[in-house]
Amino acid sequence: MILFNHMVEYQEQGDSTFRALADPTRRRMVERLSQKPCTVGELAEPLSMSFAGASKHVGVLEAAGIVRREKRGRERLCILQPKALFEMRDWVERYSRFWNARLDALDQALKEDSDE
Amino acid sequence: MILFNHMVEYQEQGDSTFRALADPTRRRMVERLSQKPCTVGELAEPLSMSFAGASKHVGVLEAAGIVRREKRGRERLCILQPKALFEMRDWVERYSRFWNARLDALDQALKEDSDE
DNA sequence: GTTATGTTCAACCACTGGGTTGACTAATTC
DNA sequence: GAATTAGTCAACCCAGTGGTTGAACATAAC
Repeated sequence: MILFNHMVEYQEQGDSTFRALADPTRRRMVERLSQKPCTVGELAEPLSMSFAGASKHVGVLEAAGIVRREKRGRERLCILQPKALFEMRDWVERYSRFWNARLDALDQALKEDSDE
Repeated sequence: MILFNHMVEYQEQGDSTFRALADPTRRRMVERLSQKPCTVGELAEPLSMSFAGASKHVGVLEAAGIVRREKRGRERLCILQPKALFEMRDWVERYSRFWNARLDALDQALKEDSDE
């Protein structure tokens, strides 16, 4: 079943993205980074968090392909990389669209079912 | 700063949704449910998981508003509720769109910066 | 070269969360 | 009514993770 294989593949691919964005701290970082690229320190400060902690979070975002780290002197500039996010949006879009069609059909089916 | 408040609110609201979909098992359930509504047992079986385990997962999806549980005789029918997913898609869409515009401007700025 | 700054690494702690099992409830079947 | 089936609840176990601190490293500043 081609369709199913494709779904699974898609899911595996997006796994790190979903997990990365599951943490509210990391989502806040993403929001911050959507304004402009920041150094690790700049990301840590408003969260009142240690450099090491922030660095770990950035590592997770980086592994998910959401953020790219660029050496800049002795500091690291974190830059958003929207590709992974687009993929995630597509995943969600795919299913929500699918459901919409299904749900209409389902409501219909349930009604007919309860009529018998 | 109205915009920021709005973002945060949006994030808090979507928190349960993001966390719910962070788990691959629950994403597989969502995929399954996108085909047709299933009982808890039907969800548990293909994952070779206990009823209790599956029930917990459904509980998480239900708390996030992704799934609705409907009593049907002695079994519970789980039905997809796409609203939360749409909201999540919108969240991602908002940021990825925002970034796209930003990234263009940034590339430009960085180039000009390195020219100086 | 020495000192200060930005970041990472390693070890560690506390907590969450996915999973199980076993007891319990509710509906179904005989 | 007794036995079976679907599901939930509570307690528990283990792995993963968010966070810390302290040491190490690289770059910048003096």
